[in-house]
Amino acid sequence: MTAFIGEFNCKLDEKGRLSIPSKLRAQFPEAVGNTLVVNRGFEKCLVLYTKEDWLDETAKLNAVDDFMSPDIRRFKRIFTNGANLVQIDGAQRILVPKKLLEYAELTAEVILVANGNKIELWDQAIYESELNVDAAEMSQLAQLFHQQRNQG
Amino acid sequence: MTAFIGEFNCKLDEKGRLSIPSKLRAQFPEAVGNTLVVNRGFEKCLVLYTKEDWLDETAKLNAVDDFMSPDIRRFKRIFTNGANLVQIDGAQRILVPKKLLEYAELTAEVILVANGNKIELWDQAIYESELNVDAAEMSQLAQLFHQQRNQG
DNA sequence: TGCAATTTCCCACAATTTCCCACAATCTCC
DNA sequence: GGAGATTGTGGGAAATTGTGGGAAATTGCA
Repeated sequence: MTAFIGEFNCKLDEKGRLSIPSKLRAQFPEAVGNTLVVNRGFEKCLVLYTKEDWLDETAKLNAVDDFMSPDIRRFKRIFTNGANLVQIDGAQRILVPKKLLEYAELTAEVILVANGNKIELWDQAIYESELNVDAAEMSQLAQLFHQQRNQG
Repeated sequence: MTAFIGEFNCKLDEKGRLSIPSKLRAQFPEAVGNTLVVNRGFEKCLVLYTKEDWLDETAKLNAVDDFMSPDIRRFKRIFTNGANLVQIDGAQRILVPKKLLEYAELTAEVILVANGNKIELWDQAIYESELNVDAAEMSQLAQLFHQQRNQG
């Protein structure tokens, strides 16, 4: 599994092309080649994976049997159906499908946030509000995290 | 885990380069190589880790599954959001990303404070006001610390 | 089949980053 | 205290990166 690190400001041009910062590009293992996968995130953002990591993710999902329940089938469908293959072009850019741009409300200023094997794409303004927490809320979140970690 | 000790005065040049004092550099284990991670601190400062220590920190976070809840995802994001890789150059300097410089209001005079596996970077003026405590306040803080440690 | 619109590929310029070198200041050892 | 070595600081130049736009190719529609 790849482990990406970094937060980057990027620009989306009018053609919907997003250039990958060289600092991030350098973190891709050679084997990745030029093919990535973009998908909708749970929040109003997009998620970028290497093709290999994406296949791992879907393999984990598919380990859960479809027979189990309609909800399982529905979740798997919804989670998977936004995924798109994208190619990195000669100028280190990817062309993000319009549908996904609209979903995450990406316009010009985009933030790439790498964490583990995922790279999230956020509209700058939305990202800032997501991260803007006051102390009270923060300690509540910490408590929640603490609980959920311990109950597994 | 690395254990750094010391407080150092450093200068930031106009290009955003911060030179690491040799006394501190000498404390890095050989294996660290030239790659470090900088991130925003909770207070108005930055935090520097070895890459290894940073990956340990995030591994703890990522032990909790993203599917669990939006709050979990948010909490993890808030923790890891500003992380960036930095390289130590031939003159023992790191280039701190502009975004982070602005966040911590670092200008010219910077204080490095090593503590455990973290090295905090503070603007000198801000650091001094942070440390400016009288005896009464200090003993009150100690009391608070004692209470909170014991209740977990 | 032809036209229009979109997509893909390619090139070029501007801005930033990285690398390198040199000098000044400090420290250490004799 | 002095000389040499090491460390800190600054800046210039080359290489790289990011950004934009144009032209060719492909697709879709009439």
